[in-house]
Amino acid sequence: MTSQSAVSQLASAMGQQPAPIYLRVKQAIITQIRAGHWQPHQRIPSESELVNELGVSRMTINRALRELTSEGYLVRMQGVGTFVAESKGYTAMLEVHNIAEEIALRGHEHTSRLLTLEEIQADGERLTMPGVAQGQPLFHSQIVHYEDGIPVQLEDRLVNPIMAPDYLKQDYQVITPYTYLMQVAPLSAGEHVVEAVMPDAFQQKTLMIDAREPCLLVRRQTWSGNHAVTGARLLYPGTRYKLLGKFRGHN
Amino acid sequence: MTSQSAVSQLASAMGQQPAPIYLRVKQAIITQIRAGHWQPHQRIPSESELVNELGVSRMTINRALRELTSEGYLVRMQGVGTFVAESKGYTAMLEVHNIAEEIALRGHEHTSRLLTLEEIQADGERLTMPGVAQGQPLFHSQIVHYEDGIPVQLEDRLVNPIMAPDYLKQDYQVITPYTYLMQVAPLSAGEHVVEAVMPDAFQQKTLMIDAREPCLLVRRQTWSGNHAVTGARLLYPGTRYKLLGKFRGHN
DNA sequence: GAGTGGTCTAGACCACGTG
DNA sequence: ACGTGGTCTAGACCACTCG
Repeated sequence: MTSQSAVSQLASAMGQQPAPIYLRVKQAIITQIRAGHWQPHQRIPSESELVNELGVSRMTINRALRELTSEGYLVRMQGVGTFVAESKGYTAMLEVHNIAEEIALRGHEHTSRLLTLEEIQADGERLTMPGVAQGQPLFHSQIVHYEDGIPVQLEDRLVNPIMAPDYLKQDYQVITPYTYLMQVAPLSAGEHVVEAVMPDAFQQKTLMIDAREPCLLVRRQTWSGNHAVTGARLLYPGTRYKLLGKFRGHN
Repeated sequence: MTSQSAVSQLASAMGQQPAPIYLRVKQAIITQIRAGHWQPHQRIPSESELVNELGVSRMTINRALRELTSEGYLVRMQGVGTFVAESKGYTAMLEVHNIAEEIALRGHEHTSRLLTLEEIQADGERLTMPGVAQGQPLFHSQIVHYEDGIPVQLEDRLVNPIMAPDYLKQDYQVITPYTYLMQVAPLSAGEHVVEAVMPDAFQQKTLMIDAREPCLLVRRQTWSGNHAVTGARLLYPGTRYKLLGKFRGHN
């Protein structure tokens, strides 16, 4: 049987003593997968088989398999069996942080200047938000964020008045819109899009850049429960701001 | 005692029957945290206290606490106790995919054109890679990727010959450098930077864009084990390509 | 009905941090 | 010495899938 030889390799792959058993089981299974002895979609031995082959209690085997499942190595189906997951390769991720936090983390000073804070009407085009009908009120703010006095972000934001009725009454020298909105309407989900654009005349002036400097534009829409809370257009000068990310492989 | 009242609230928060016990325990604890009854850095009842208060076996309590820890809600210290983690807010992530896969997922046709495939010498400046000394050989490739015949990415790549000695012998009409490199040197870690730049004359010509169109530049460095494998500069026309991402809150 | 994973228990031993 | 979390076991019952 293929599973017989595979399991005997499994047992030998569990050599080292100092680690907890469930971890050695996990490592042994990962070894089989990495070595190609167990292929994606292939069924691996059942819990009770592993109990017999490895001489370990079922709860311990179960923990190892459960953790490997949540880590994406395995797929389990009750009544059917445990299978090697499709190789995910890797997922390269970029984190997009709150600007004030990010500047603080770099040990720099964050300041901001409020350009606009007003109530407007949704026009169904650029000034709109999911769930807010045309002609309904919206809040609008424009803020420039500075890092050690240098402008690094122009934040243009629309807010759903139903979700944050006191948005216009806040002092945005003290609290950032992001922080305030997170308090009154905790984020449940969001989407964003990153693109490269050229700044218009107003943007050039506020960010103190010239007409030839490309910018990163992050458009972000966030939700609390089933309600759209806010949509933001965050514009960064290309020469002063970059998005960083690290990633790791899975298999 | 504060923990006494907190625990009695805990027990009442565990109402519903149909869910497994460890899940109800998890939900009850999350409820306490969200409601603010248990604050960040505050110690929560010990496993044995929870066993007594909730009338559940310790293994079940342990599983609930262990999972909440791996999900970022709690921090545990052996010999000390279990504490509510600092609120993470959320982490907004952008996924950066393999271009060929991404185009295929959209149901479009991916083609590519090889511009350059050569051996060069590391010069310690732009042509360099961690772990490869100046004057050592490097492989260099330039490929344009097309989506339904329209150029969407210019891939400029340096490869460590030690990690992929046969890189120059591959047919990049058949396999993408990304896919080939993942096969011979499975990725273990990577970093990337996204910025907005203006294209130079060569880039304008190959991507068929005009001089005023800003581009997204993704610079990516990947490692396999402790060895740098490849560094890539991926240039996307700003009008034809955007990075998308979704995110969800944690707490 | 036989085999699978999903869960739960009671009790045990250990390593660790604190007083 | 004590309480904490970390782990492990043997055995149990259940829900599910499949032939």
